[in-house]
Amino acid sequence: MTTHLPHQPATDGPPLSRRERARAATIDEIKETATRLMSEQGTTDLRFSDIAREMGMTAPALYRYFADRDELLTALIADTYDELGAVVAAARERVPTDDIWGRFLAVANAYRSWANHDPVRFALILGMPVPGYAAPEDGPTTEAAIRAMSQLKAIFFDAAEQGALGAPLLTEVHEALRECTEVEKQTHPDEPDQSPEMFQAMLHSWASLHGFTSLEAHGHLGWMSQEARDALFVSYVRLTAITAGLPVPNTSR
Amino acid sequence: MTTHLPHQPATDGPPLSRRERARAATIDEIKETATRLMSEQGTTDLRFSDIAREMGMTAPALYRYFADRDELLTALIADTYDELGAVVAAARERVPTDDIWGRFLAVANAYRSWANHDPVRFALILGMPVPGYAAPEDGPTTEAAIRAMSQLKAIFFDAAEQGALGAPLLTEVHEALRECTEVEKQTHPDEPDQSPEMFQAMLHSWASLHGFTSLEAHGHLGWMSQEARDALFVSYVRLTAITAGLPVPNTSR
DNA sequence: TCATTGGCGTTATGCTTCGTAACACAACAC
DNA sequence: GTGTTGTGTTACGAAGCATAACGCCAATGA
Repeated sequence: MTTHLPHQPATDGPPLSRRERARAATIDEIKETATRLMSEQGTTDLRFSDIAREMGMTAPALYRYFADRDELLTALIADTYDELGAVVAAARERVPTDDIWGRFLAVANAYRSWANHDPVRFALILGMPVPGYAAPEDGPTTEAAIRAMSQLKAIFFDAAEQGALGAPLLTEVHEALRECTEVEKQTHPDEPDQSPEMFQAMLHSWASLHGFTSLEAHGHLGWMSQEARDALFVSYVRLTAITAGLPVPNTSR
Repeated sequence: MTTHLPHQPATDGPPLSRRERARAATIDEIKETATRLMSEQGTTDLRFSDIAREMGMTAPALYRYFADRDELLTALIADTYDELGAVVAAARERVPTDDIWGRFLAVANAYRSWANHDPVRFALILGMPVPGYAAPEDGPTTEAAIRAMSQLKAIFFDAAEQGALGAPLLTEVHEALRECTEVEKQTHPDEPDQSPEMFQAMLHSWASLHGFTSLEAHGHLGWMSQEARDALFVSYVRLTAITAGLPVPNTSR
């Protein structure tokens, strides 16, 4: 172990004893090692023995910290959602509030490049559940997913606040979608109201963005040149924004 | 074994001996069993022992037919691409040639429902490669993928032939994308020419369609009601078609 | 100071899988 | 009949998951 125990606990709450800090540090190290191995080996198929070996331990020791592989995966999935959310949020906040298109493009770029940089973890959270893994209902992963996706919502709220949100190119809004916004309003009473049109436009944006990103990250656009993919993505995001009613400048950035 | 050997070989070529027919039948049975197990168990993590047990054999016998797990997976992936392609093609051809929007919607619906019906196999071909699996370069899977995706191309050709293909909502086409169409022209000399605009619009459509489908099939839209998802999908496909320059009737179907 | 307790890590073990090797049997060729 | 090829079996070694049983160390209390 080259790292030291943290002198101050990172989170609030009751002060942690030395033992508890050591335990927390070990848990972090396990998760970091698992994440690194996953990215390096290009597979979500974690092996306890590999993690342990990498940490200079033996496999059974890990069971002191995670009951089984699923519990470790659940923790990793929640962390990964948080990381994606943080990366996207940072990209969004790096652009001035009044530059809606700039913020949308920044979020799109961040989503895309994060996925390309770490396709395995992208698949871990937004692809098919890992072989044999079943996510706990309403568990920490669900909450983390909601936090991450709210970054996209935030842009629409930004735009709406500034009156810059045009009508999306929708022909009609179905009753069932109106009901969804009602549910949203109840589960997130702190957020501003979202019109059904905006709700629909936001989901459209996410699905659209996710489609390109997912295909590219998993190598299904590998037959195109990098330049072609880049150009296609920018035009794709522009069209998505236009469709959603977000303000898009005429000149390409 | 309750099935009989096929009296006539399904494919053309030199007549097969009884032994060769038996071998082909066994290979088919292995692939069918593997596919079924994959769908039933909800995981791409195939076990030779399970397949063999299901077939009333022992695991080592399977190595007479497939060198290892990767070789079986490669075969399954190719077959799955073919099946998706066939399903989508059948849906497309069930709609009159002159009903471009109808054909587009049919293709979209077929893609979506196939993915929802068999999310594991959808992930197998269009999600992250299976843990530890590396697809052979330019192998049978690549060809099968191209065949499947050409169904979307066909709609644009249909529309172009009938002069029904409007200009997509593109602001500009990058040079790198023009080069892509040149490559396409050379690799598929039998197909009609495709303009860069059409090429870009087609990829846009695929990415868009894939995004919604992928999110839904992997359960990330599970918090919405079925009706809401259905309604969202239809409006989503409409917008995608409009964006791509395909003719869309005003009245919802 | 010293014994006790609880947490952490080890080795040992059982079960399952993959993939290979060695062997048995049936179909076919001559 | 005899040899060859194809196909299946059992036997085996290596590796992983997960549990059990045991040793070590630090924190605690008299």
